[in-house]
Amino acid sequence: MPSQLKAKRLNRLPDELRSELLAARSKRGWSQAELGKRVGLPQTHISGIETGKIVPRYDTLLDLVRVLDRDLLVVPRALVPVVRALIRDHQDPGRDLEDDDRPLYAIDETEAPDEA
Amino acid sequence: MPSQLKAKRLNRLPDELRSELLAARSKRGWSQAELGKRVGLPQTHISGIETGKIVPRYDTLLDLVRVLDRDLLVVPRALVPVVRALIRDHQDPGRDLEDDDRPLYAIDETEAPDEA
DNA sequence: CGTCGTGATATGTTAAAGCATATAACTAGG
DNA sequence: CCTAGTTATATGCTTTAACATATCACGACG
Repeated sequence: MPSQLKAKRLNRLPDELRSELLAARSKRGWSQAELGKRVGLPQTHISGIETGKIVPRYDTLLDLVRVLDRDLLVVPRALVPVVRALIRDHQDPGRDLEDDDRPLYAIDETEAPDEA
Repeated sequence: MPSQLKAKRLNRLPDELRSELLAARSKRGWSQAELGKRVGLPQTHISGIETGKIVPRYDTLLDLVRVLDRDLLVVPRALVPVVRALIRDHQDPGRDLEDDDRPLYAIDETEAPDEA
């Protein structure tokens, strides 16, 4: 085996993506069945995707992230770090701020404001 | 038919995405066969994807955009406009800037710097 | 005109997503 | 203990992405 050649295609969704899907779902208190109903997939399929046993099609994943108030964007490699930083900061604002600098809005929500 | 209910799942890639793939490929002078070889797909498959006859799996699309120096990111809905603007500006810097505000780097490239 | 490079189409096969259904494992709550 | 809700697994079927191969249409170029 040429060892380094190939290695291509994933066999599972990136862990990061899977756990984000799971987190977003449970944050709104949805069961797999509920999420499935909203997106038109059986519960067993959601389970398969979340546990990494299924790599969904692009359109399927798009439906999923959209129901969870997200989108799937093609980003130029050069911008990836910037966008990632943006997202990090958006999801956890005031990470390196003083306590009294924390935004006042909805910190008691089950889900973040953009998730409501 | 309930008319408005459902309407879900796409049957083709969004035109925007397809044309971006095509543009990125031809900008580097790659034939469908060349792109296919780099990502491990036959030319006919690339054709099918580009013409919207095939909706690829997530992992397949990821391979494609990565070979084209892009990435596929899950973005919170609230950030989508910002990210889109970032991308627009990155691909066409100095669009609504004064001439002397234009960045100095590589504006004469056939492709943007990140494409080289 | 023929040839070559490119892209689109067609046929057939294999693997896997998508779908339905049933059920086991586990976790509360009664 | 029993029940209900949730998640994971298993079986079987349908659809389709993925792969291989051949071919046609088109344009450029000699």
